[in-house]
Parts: sequence; C-alpha cells; structure tokens
Amino acid sequence: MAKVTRDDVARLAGTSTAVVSYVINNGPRPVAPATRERVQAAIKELGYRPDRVAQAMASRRTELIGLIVPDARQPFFGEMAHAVEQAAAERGKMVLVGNSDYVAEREVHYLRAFLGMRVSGLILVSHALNDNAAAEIDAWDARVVLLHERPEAIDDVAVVTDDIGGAQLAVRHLLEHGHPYVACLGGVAETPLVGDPVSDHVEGWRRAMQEARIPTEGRLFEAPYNRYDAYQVALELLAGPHRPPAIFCSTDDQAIGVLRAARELRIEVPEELAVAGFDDVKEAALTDPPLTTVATDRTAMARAAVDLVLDDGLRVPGSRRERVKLFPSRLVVRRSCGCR
Amino acid sequence: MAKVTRDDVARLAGTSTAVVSYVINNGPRPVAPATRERVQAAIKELGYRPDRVAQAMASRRTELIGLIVPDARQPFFGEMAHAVEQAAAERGKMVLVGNSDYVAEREVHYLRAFLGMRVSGLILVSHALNDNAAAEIDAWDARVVLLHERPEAIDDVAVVTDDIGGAQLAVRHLLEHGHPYVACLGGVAETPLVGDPVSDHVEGWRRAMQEARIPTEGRLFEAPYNRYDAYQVALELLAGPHRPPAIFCSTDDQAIGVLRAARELRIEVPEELAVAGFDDVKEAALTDPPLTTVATDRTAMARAAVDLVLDDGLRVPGSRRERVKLFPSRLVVRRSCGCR
DNA sequence: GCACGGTGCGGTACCGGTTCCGTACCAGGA
DNA sequence: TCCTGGTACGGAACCGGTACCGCACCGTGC
Repeated sequence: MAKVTRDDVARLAGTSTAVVSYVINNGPRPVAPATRERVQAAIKELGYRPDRVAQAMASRRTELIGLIVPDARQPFFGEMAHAVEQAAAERGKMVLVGNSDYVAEREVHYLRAFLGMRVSGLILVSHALNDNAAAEIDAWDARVVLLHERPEAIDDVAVVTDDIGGAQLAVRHLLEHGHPYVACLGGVAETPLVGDPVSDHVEGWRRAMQEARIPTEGRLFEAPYNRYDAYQVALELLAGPHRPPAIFCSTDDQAIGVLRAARELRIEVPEELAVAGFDDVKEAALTDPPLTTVATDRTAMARAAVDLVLDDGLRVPGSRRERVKLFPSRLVVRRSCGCR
Repeated sequence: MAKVTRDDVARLAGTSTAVVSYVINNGPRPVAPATRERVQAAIKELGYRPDRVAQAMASRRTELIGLIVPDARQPFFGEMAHAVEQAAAERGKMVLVGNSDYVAEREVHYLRAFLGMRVSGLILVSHALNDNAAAEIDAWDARVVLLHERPEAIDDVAVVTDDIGGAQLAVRHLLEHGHPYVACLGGVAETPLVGDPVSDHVEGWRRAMQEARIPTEGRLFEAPYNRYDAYQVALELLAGPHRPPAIFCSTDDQAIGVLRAARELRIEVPEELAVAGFDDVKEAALTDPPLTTVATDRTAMARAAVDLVLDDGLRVPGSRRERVKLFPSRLVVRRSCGCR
C-alpha cells in the first residue's frame, strides 16, 4: 500500500493542495466550512497522515524539543526527563532524549543531531554549552534553556533551583541533631564541570559547616553521582578509622549507595550514622530508613523549561519576561537523619 | 548568522550541488580526488552540516530507529533502552525513545509520530501491534521488531528470551531449598496484554509447581510491575495470615518492593522468606540480600533487535535469515533464595 | 448598472537536499 | 581522422508539504 499524500486528499476532496494544508493546520488562511468538511472527510477516508519530515522541511519548524541528560537511567534524570515529556505533551510537543553518559563529545553529538532534526528548542540538563556550540545553535536558530544547571553566560536562559541554600538546609538539620560534624559525599570532577549544580550542594555543605564554625578539611569525599560507585566509596569510608557521625550526599542516588554500604557493615542508620541526600527522587521514600533529603519541584521546573524554550522567556505578572527562573528547594525530613 | 547550505559549499568549491552530495555520502557516483578535496575543504571552512530533515525528505530514509517502551524509569526498560542505543550507535543510527506509560493510545501516538518522522525501523518493547497499526507501518514501509515480546502473528519479527523456561529455573531452585510451596507475584492485567513476556513468568511458575505436584490455587498474587506498587501489595500479603515461605516475582523491580516490605515487617530474607525475581537488573546485585534472579543477555538482545530492524532478518551461518531470535535465560543465584 | 471591497480558493515558488540523465571532455583503437 | 567508450560533472526533476500571490466571484453602496 503506497503512502497517502496531500495530493490524494486534494484530489478526492476536489480542492487544491493548499486548502488541504489550511485545513490540517487551521490556517494561515480561513477555509469555508463546507470545504473544510469535504477535506476532513477525505482525510479520514484515506487515512491520511501528514509527513512530518515534509512539514518540517517546508515550514522550517518542528514540534520537537531536544533534551540532553547525562544518563536517564539514574532516577533523578529519568524523573526529570519524564517531567519534561509531560510538560511538552501538554503543549503538543514531543521530546527527543539524548544521553550524554557524561562525555562531552556525546553531548555535542546529540546537540548537532537534534539541531539537524530542526528541533524548535533544546533543554540541557548537561554542560554542552560552550561558545562553539552556541554559534551553531544560533545558526539553526533554535532556542536553548539550561535546566538544573547554573547559567554561566549572561544571556543564558535557565531554570534552576536553590542548590546551595537547599544543601545548607539539609546540613544544618543534620547538625541540629547534635553531631560534632557532618561529612560530605560530593562528585568526582574528572573534567571540571562549570555550572554543575551538584557541586553547589558541596558548597552549601561548606557554608553550613562554616556557619557552625566547624572545619571542613578532610571531611569531603568523592564518588561518581550514582549509587553503585557511591556504595563502593562508602564501604571504604565507613569501614575506615574515621567513620563520620553524619553524612550529606550530593545526590539521593549516592545516598542510596551509602545506606546500602552501611547496612552491609551493620552500621545502624540513623543511630550510628545520619544520612541526608538531595533531589527527593521517588525512591527516597522507600529506602530503609526513608531518606531525609532536599526536594525541588521537578514538575514545575520542567514546565518552566518547556515554556521558556517555546516562548523565549517566561511571562511574569509585570509583563516583563524573565530569562532565569529560580525555584526554591525545601527540606523533606524522613528518618535517615535521626528524626522520630 | 544564517545557516550554511549545500549551495554555499558548492559555490565556494566551484562545483555543482550534486557533487557536494556525492562527497558527503560517498556516492552514489564517484568523485575525482581533487574535486573531493576542494569540497571537503569548503565544508570545513564554512562549518557546513547537512540538514537532516532535507536529507530525509529527499532520500526517503533516515538514520533513526524508534523505540517504544512502557516506562523507561523502570530499571529493566531503562537498561534495555540504553542497550538499544548502544547497539544502534555501533551501526551509526540514532534511537528515539517513546514511553507509553502502559497506555495503548500513547503507544499508537508514538508509533505514528515515529513513522511520520520516517524512522527506518521500529523496535517495540510494548504491545502496540494491532492490525490497524500494522497497515500503517506497512504504508510507511518501516520495519518492526518486537523485543522482549512474544510474537503473535506468524510474520512478526521478534527477539525474545525463554521466559517460561527461565521462570521455571528460578521456581525450581526455590523449591529445592525445601519450601512446601512458592507463591508468585504476577502482574496486574487491567487490559489483557497479548504476548506479554511477564505473564510467561507466571506460566513458568505454574509449570514448575505442577512438576512438583504442588497446587497453585490461591498462591498467585498481583501487582503492577514496579517496586512501589509491589511494596504495597507485599506489605499486605506478608503481614497477613498466609505468609508464603517463598515468593517468585515476575520482575526484579517487584522483588525489590517485596524485599523492602519484608524489611519493614522485620521478616528476615532469606531465613523467613525466600525471594527470587526476573530480569537481573543492575540493582539486583545491590539489594539486601542480593537478589537471586533470572538473567537475559540484554546487550545481545538489543544488538539482535537492531540488526533485525536494519537488515530485515538476521544472518545465520546457513545463509538463511531468521525472523525470530530466541535467547536463553539463565539463573543467577545470589542470596535472597537462601543459598550460602 | 457599475465600481469596489472582501472572501474563498487555485496556482505555484520554495524549503535543502538526492539522484537520474545527459553532456563535455579525453584517450585509445580502427 | 573519426568514431567509440568511459569518466567527471552540471542540470534539473523530485520528495511532500507550506504559504504567498492573485484571480474569480459575490454582495454592497452610490
């Protein structure tokens, strides 16, 4: 069976192809109701589906948004990607997801691939935005918004959360339980990442410690941002001679690894080790003990990112448009910190 | 900065646009080395990137594979999607992932969207293939392969694993530990799904029980295929008056929920409750206790699916082409079953 | 009764590539 | 010298839509 094209529809409806086009996109010119109906009947009868590629070609637009994340298998990114898809779907757009696996070449690869597919915008939960890439993005005139990523350049459009403040909240809370100090499990920065929100979590820890006049030296440890590597690192740290009384992890996924290591070593959480994370992934409520963490409103952030990318700025009451949208983060107290 | 097109390159290189095309795709006609070099220099100088949309339009092909999964946030599907991406990348293709969230309309939505984008093939870890959809797929002449999905129609192309046999392996193993019976946590089938591999896991359980002449009545429980819902169901089941001595879960994600519920209820695994799952997701090695489960070779399966979708059949030694590729599944013994 | 403005639609140029067809050019053989 | 065959490239049709331009037809106002 050959593919049905607009020509077939036009022929059956007895109109020109232009009218078919006007009917399927409701514009740009009006169509008389009777004609419209004939066309719609023909579309239905033939089972016509417009060819997206041809539409994109002709209109120089698409209904696509490209999303680049480090690794969608990690709960935080998976949930974020899902939220973006939902938000995009609400506005009739589809999202294309690319996993960079934390390697810069793959980020650029996806960025180029998405641009070549004429996405109308890009949302980056990633670090691909160097000057070089920016010029290319510009040439294809796509819009970019950084999500969960601190903007570096003055004209970056971004949706961020209060990472430093959120981390401070968590660390202060841990401190209030009377621990002499709180250790921190930060990320491994093989390639120093600019604008990395997770490193802001470490900064928040540092500030909270400083407020309390507690030294931070030798209390910062590092592991990749996932549970498996964090588990390995924690195994060593917790079995060592300087086991901390409390630990703040820069992501929940790491915290999950720490919890697992503690169990392995028969260290009771929170009695012998208090733990807090960051992100409030869905699983944080189902760990044992449930994880105290810092939550951000992913749904709202995803929606804001989609709005920014599609509308070039967020509508705000004062009729101006904002280019950076900051969301608050809040502490979610469960049991791993020692409460209850 | 305006976008660089093939015309700009041709002008700078002093050739026709056709030659530019021949150079960038190495064919279909040969180009003299000197000319080729001039064109390549021009491409580099201008930073030219071919427009994928226009290429797709003109050539009626793309380098895209559409992948539809129920929910990539679930570890099994996430890992499978990742494996497919890897396999596709090895062959220079990109994959588009759609999450159906287990609803049929969304499957069809993505299917149509992907066809409209002229994907060269579709890999379904899903149930979208009804006759209606098949006709559409045919019209757009894309190829489809079912992955991890039992084929229903005689001409379906599929990559499957031995679900029934694998489940039998796990249940037999549980039985060998001397339990009087093994309960089963299957899936909820609101919409009866044809070809659902997970329901084959239940079938495997049934057969293993029958082999051992143990009745199955009242020993099959149901929960959606994820840890959160399984946790809720398990909480009730394990706290009830008929707590089973052992339970086989149709997915690892469910098993993780069961493990969590057992801990909550202070039921020791495996001493008071033996547990086994299916899939061998990465996390299965990191549960407490580590989960005994059934593994399949996701990497090989993904690669086979990509080969099938791109080559219309798998090359086999005997020069024939197979249309259904069956992979074995094997038992991975860890500690949740009671071993060691 | 005629000029005029508005509405509804057909014709068609164009988006940026691919690829067929044909031609110009050159070398070699008759 | 002329014809033949092969190679290297230019020209242009085409993919399936979008959207501009302009014409035909109608109703209205003077």
